[in-house]
Formats: sequence, structure tokens, C-alpha cells
Amino acid sequence: MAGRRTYHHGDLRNALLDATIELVRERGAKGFSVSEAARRAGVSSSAPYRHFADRDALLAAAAQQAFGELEASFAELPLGESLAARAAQIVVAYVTFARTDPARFEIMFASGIDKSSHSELLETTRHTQDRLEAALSPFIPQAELVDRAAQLWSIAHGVAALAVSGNLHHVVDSAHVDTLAADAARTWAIAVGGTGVHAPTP
Amino acid sequence: MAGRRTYHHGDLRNALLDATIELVRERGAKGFSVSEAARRAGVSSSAPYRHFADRDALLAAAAQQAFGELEASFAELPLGESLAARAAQIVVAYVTFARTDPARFEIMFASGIDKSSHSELLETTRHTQDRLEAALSPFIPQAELVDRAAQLWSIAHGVAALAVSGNLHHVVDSAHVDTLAADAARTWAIAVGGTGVHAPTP
DNA sequence: CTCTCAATGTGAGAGCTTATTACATCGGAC
DNA sequence: GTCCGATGTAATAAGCTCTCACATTGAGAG
Repeated sequence: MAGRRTYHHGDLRNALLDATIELVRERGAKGFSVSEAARRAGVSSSAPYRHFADRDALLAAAAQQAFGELEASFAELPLGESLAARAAQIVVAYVTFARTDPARFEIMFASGIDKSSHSELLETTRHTQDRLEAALSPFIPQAELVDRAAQLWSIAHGVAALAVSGNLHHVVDSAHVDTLAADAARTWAIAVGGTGVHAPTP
Repeated sequence: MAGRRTYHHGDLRNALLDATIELVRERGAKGFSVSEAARRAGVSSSAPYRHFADRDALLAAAAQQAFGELEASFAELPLGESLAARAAQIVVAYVTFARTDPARFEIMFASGIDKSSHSELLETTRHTQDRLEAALSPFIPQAELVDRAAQLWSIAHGVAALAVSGNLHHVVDSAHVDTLAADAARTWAIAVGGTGVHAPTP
């Protein structure tokens, strides 16, 4: 793979994306460099610029891939029957995603890329948000839905970001993080949804 | 200030900290460079290394300053009489802090510095967390306190981080962000605290 | 089957950055 | 007044981003 024989790589774009995640895993987003990614893909340091406009574009593409994986993990959820159950599932899935491979999470949210200048990435996050709203919609009045979804996302994101960055110092093991996150979601859901199931929505 | 006459600057450390925040404000944490900070302080590019071990140390010092400012803004809160009131106040203060000057927030959480290798910074965040716990302690049983404080911090951090990074696309004005944040905090507090004032803890 | 061209990769290099090192300057302790 | 430690400078190595002219090749037109 590294020592190719042909002049053309064949799948450089994907090789670079793989190298990017691997590098962020090893050295953090800050330690990532286009040169090193090229080196690992076995091409010259200028080759990547045939596939990505600049360093940020490469990171943005990797971020987009990661968003896809997050959404995939949402798709596998059994989808509980009450708001509290769903909220807890979603938040735990989000936190698990972040903690299982912090590098992906770092690329998505802490690599310093300006989302507003990468429209396709903006589109992807918006899509993920739509999914979240869809999962909550049976339990929440239409008028509140968008804001409520944003709140739940905030809870998930807050726990994930603080846990990954090591700010929840008292939380030692991953089970504790999950418990904390699930409990926060359930607590929130109880007050939102009253009995847990919203009045039959049209 | 920039064009100094003396060989020695006199207050280079602080000048560099100021330049750092200013630079992050203008170009983001990624656009910050030690060279440019030195240039703005009117010294050579190697002078900063007399005051900070490396680029990260300078960012970490700026982050610590920002944590101090956050704590100061907490100190000014009137401290409501119910859990819901306090929770909402704290969360709104946190979100306001982040949105008023996103550069500070970016330095604190998204500049890529490894907190575990800057112990004094770790200490500072721990202290901020202690303050939060103290504010909630009258309303929450001792056994739950640490986790509950972490949850509230997560809510605040989640809203702030998502809002600052432009991920809450439907939230247009700052008033809406405040409302969303305050409502999330109150919702959470209602389920946590029952009537609002915790029963005398056993 | 050959020719050609657009896509893809290379090498060299400009201009930036971080960080180090030997040297210069200065203010305050003595 | 002298000296020394703290602070600033110049020069420089090494690495990074990104560009440009040039090399190579696969795939379609004829």
C-alpha cells in the first residue's frame, strides 16, 4: 500500500482521508500536517493538493465522513418508546461515539475549520440535526420541536466535549460518563415530556 | 506602546497575552502565531520564549486568564433563590460569556492545548467547577452534587459550544440563544429539584 | 490500434512558522 | 560603582503550506 509501483496512486483521496484520521488519532488535530499525510500515503507533499484545495478542505472532508459515521450509529438505535428512553439512547450514543474515537470528534468540532466556508459540511450537520428532530417528533409538539432537539443535542455535546477534553475530572470510567449522560437526558426529558409520552400528535 | 524606546519592554508578558487574545479574535486560534504576537508587541520573534516555554504555553496562559474572567462573571450573579433560577442564571452567564467574546471561549476549549500537560490550567478549571458546585449545593443532596454540577456544566457548555461554532443554525439572534439555554437549564432543574427547593437533606 | 488530452503525481522553491543558540543590553542588589 | 541575572536580538535550522512548471498515464476519439 505504502510502496506503490505505479505512477498514479489509484485511490489517493481515500488514502489521504485515512491518513488524516490516523494522524489526528496519534497527534491531535494540531499535530496533523498535509505533508505527513502525503508521506504516509506514499506520495509527494504536493500531490494532496490535486484532491483538496488546502489543509482545511482535507480536514473538512474527514469531518464530513465522521458525521456520516455518527449518523450511521444513530440509525442503529432501537428507538425507545418514551421520550426519556429515546433521549437517553441518543445522548449515550453521541457520547459513546465521541469517546470511542476522540479523533473523529476532534476533527468534527475542534479542528478549527470554519464550517461556514465549507457548505457541504454545513449541509451534513444540518442533516444530522434533522434526524435528531425526527426521532423526537412523536413526543414533542411541533412548535417546540426544533428548540427541544437543540437542547438535547446541547446536552449530548456538552457531556461529550467536556469528557473528551478531560474536564470532567471526577468521572473516572466510561460507565460513569454514560450514566451521567443518560441521567442528564432522562432528567431533561421528564420535565419536557411530563408523563413520558406526549399527547397523540397529528 | 508598540514603538518603545527602551531595550527592555517592561511588560512583555502581558503585552503578549493581550496580543494573543486580539489575534485569536481576528484570525481564530489556528491563525494565531507567536511571531505575529511578538511583532505586535514590538519585539523580536524570539523574545516571547523568554516568558513562555512554547506556543502552547502562551495559549494556555491566555486560557487561564479567560477562565479567571469567566469565574469573575459568575461572582457577579445575584444567585437566585431556587435551583431553577440559579441554574438558568449560571447557564445564561456561561453562554453570554462565550458569545460576547468567542475568542476567549475558543482559547479555553478549542485551541488544541493539552490541559493535562498544563497543570495550573487544570487547577483553574477545577476551581471553576468547585464554584459551580457551591452555587448548587443548597438545593442538591451531597451525594449527587458533583454529578449534578457536571450535568449543568454540560448543558451550558453544549449550548455555548454549538452556538459559537455556528451549529445551531436556526437560532438567529442572541436573545434566542439565551432563551434556549435558560429553558434547558430550567427544564433540567425542575426534574432534579422537584419543587425548586430541595427537601432538607438527610 | 493509435493518438491525444485531461487527470494525476513530481520536484523545486517562496514564504511562512516554531524553536534554539550565542551574543547584547540593562536595572537593581550589593 | 560593579556585576550579574533577567530580558531582548540576530542568525539559523527544520518543518509546514501552497504554487508552478513539468512528467506520466489511462481512457476515449478517431
